[in-house]
Amino acid sequence: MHQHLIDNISHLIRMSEEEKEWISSKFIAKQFNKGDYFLREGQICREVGFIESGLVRYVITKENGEELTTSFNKELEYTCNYESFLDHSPTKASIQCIEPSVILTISYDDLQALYTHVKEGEKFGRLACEYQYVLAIRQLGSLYKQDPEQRYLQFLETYPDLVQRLPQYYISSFVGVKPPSLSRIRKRLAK
Amino acid sequence: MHQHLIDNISHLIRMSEEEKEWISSKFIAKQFNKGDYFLREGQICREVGFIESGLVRYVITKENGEELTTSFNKELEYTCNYESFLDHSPTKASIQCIEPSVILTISYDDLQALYTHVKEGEKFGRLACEYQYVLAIRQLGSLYKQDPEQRYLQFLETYPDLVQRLPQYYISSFVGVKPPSLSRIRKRLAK
DNA sequence: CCCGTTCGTTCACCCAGGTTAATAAATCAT
DNA sequence: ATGATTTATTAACCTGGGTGAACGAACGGG
Repeated sequence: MHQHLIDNISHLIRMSEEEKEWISSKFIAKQFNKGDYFLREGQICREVGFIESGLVRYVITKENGEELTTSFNKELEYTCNYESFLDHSPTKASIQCIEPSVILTISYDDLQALYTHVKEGEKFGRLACEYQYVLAIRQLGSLYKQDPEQRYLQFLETYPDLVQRLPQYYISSFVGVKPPSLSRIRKRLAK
Repeated sequence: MHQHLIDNISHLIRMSEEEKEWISSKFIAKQFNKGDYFLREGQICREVGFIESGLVRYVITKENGEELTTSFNKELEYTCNYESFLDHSPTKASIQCIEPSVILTISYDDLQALYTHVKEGEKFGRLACEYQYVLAIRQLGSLYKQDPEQRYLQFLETYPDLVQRLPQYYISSFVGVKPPSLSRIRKRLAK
């Protein structure tokens, strides 16, 4: 039984013991090394991952080949490219492990089965999605109304544990600037 | 019976005639003049709106009081501040009507009732949320990887009908620049 | 039809971040 | 440890958008 996963779902819905077993059986643990891809650009995202341990980044690539890191997911969070997962279109983003990670994965078909087979399955799907949606909206608001310095400060506040686990250039990308600029921001703040 | 609304929901789930009647009865039509607010910053968002006719903008305010328009919703689309709606926190955004609008509204409690009372209610909630989530992710990706000129071009492509219905300074805000800058972009593109 | 207001464009100047490249610091493997 | 590689900082120069203000065009109410 994937206890962390079941605990997580328990926060959203009630499940019988049988349902817990059933759900747990549909998730398969996969090991990833640092640098491995959970999902590669151009592939079709066919599974949702629950990160048992580790850390991943969400990567999009500009036409010039430059990679941008637009979000992070760590242990006890879900990771997926929903845009591709939902309509089976090729992803325009990759998901790469920044640390060795163990990710519990459930396939598209099994997740649909979960929605129907588990009594409150649909509700779980709705609540999980609502949560992801709110996170996306917050990030959007931040990009519109905060300047890079404010976003960097907020990053430090929101993800204090990630600062030590991430190279600076992933953070600068997330914040929306290039490494030299984040250096300048840090220098300004040092005073 | 709110036919446009029911048609819209029919694309997502199956409903009996009784369910259609029941759902329809929970939505109340409200009239708004141009400039009226569907939701004001600081209020708690207690309802989801389905825009029968009209056009609204989603507005966030910077500390200096400057208003930023970050998205639009038009007829046959939903509008809501989910961040506030879901946890009953005060909104950090407003929703303002740009045109005279008729918005069908359902209260938080009635929507929760819809989820349980209608057979595929939860599924409707999940699918509607998934759709909104994907839109938010796309906008995020656009902000990260496109420059203002590309975003403006994409706006023209994605919302050709809105160009005539919106003042330039809402578009410039959505694109992420100030009006003088959008003028420069338009001038560059004119060649 | 006219006047007042709002809206879009343009100009001049400024500045934060981009770019390129060099250097320094930290990390890693052997 | 030590040398190689990766990452972070710094410097000099460039550029596109911000700012404030002026002007002209479009719009709406009376």
